[in-house]
Amino acid sequence: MIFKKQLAEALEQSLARVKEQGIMGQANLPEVAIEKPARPGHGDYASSLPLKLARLTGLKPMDVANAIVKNIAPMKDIEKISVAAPGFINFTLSKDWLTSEVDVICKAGESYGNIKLDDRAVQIEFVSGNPTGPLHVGHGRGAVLGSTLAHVLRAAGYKVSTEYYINDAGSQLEAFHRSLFARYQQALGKEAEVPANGYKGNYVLALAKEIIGAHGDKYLQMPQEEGIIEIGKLGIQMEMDQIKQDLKTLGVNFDEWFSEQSLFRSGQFDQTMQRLRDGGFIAERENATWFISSTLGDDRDNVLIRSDGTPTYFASDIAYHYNKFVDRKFDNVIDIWGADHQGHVLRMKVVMNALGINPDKLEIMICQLVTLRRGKELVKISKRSGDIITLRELLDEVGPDACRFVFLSRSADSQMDFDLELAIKQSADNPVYYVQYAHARISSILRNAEEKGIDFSQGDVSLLTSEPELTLVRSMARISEVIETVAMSRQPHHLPFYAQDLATVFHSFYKQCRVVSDDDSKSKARLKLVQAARLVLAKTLHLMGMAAPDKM
RNA sequence: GUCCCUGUAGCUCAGUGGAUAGAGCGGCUGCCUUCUAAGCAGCGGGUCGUCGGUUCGAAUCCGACCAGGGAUGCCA
Repeated sequence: MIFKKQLAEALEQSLARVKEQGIMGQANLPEVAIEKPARPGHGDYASSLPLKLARLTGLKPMDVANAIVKNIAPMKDIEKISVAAPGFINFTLSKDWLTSEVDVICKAGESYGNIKLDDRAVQIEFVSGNPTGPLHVGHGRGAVLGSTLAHVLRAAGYKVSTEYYINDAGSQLEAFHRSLFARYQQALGKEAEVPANGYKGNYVLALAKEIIGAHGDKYLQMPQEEGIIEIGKLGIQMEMDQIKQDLKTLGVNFDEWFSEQSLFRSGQFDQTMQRLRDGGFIAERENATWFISSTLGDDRDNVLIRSDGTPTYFASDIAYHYNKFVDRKFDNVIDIWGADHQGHVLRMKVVMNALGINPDKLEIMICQLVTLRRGKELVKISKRSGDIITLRELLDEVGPDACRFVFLSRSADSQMDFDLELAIKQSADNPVYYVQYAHARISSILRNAEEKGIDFSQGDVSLLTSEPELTLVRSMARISEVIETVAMSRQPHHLPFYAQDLATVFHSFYKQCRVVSDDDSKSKARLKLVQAARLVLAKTLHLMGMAAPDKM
């Protein structure tokens, strides 16, 4: 159920009748927007159409509003249509519709609120952290954002595929191999140094020790170059396993793990480069191969093949996106990147054009960086410098649910200050528990009813007439609009705000209304109501990738 | 220098053309004989970065400026 469209149509029809009566000139119809009033007294929906029309016609807004309302056809589920100064039309949902929605929710279960916004195939690629080290908190933010968006887009009807791009090719790998080998030598008491451009973090040493524990000095027994490659492969594998484990702990699953190397093995990389060459977008100069993006709106050209013959990250990303759109035929691709990848956005858009792919189909969400603090102390998150706070540590300290909720509560394009000290200290008062507690409370009520052997399947929802009861239904009914908003704007942060609102409304209801009481028929009606609330709460939590606990 | 993001309550943040600008945390008052007090009810708290413009109406749109962060690699 989405009333907005119906209400907009009703307003348009009414307006047409008003015009026929000659009350108003031939003013062109502004877009009829249906809004949610801020205050409960103003009903469930509102339109400022009269205010907009007043400007075009020169009539008084209140006169326009009254004329429109007088000509509006009665609607079954709308109880009241009223005019309010300075020129709003307010709609109030009927109590019958609200209460009957309780039965609808109970019947629909967790599919309640799903909509058919779009059924296209969309891929969401996120995290895609290099397998040269553990994921850090910034990856965690992207992971939570991406997985939540995937849940919501599915609920909105899209065919969603989630993907992790494994950068298992390229120059960073080489640097990691050599760093690991050097640490391995050191741990075995040999003189060795981590390369200048290498990974100096302690985790590399820890990894080397772990390898020694399992394989001893095996990699020193082979020719050095072979040893570097072999231990490198193993190290990457172990890091990748750790990454998958961390993501699993965070509640993040991927449909596909896509290997960068596979682009080279399959010949797709060469094909894509050839296509750019055929299009005349390539130049050879200074011993390197360039993509001539400056002629396509970028402010400079970009290197595809370095003078040493190795491809750049940009080049394989082009092939990767060619694969997404042309081979796998996704209608839409959403990439979620950290703000440090911002310089990559424009050239990817430009290259889509060069490949004959509509750049609008590639949506790039940049999520701003996470600054970590412990109290006043800033924590650096650079992978190569050494000291990092990993996603794993964050999960150990804060827990996956609180972690997800905090990440989700900020819009992607605002930087966030994550104070570990505060997150841990406040964990008991965290809004995440407030929401989950509402779910646990309902579960407790339902257990109570079960112990008393109450069968409320025939409960009469029309008995739900008090304000706390109806307010709860109103909030539940809003979930489809929340799903629509998140799906269209691609901004999952609306979800935790909705979850909190729903929980607040429930807790308030709980305080005011005894569910299981001496009044049999009222008990049954209210049991239906709280069961519906539990379903919507659980759905909201699950969309956010969080647990809906029965006990706390 | 150029480009992107941000600036709203003591703190962390929602709200991006409409009605009296909201939430959480922190502070202060009350509330557990009844299904979970991880809760409820209330109080206090604001030059919406600054200045100008557009509009019947601006935190929201436009311009300039100030402040913080990021990008500007033959790194990814």
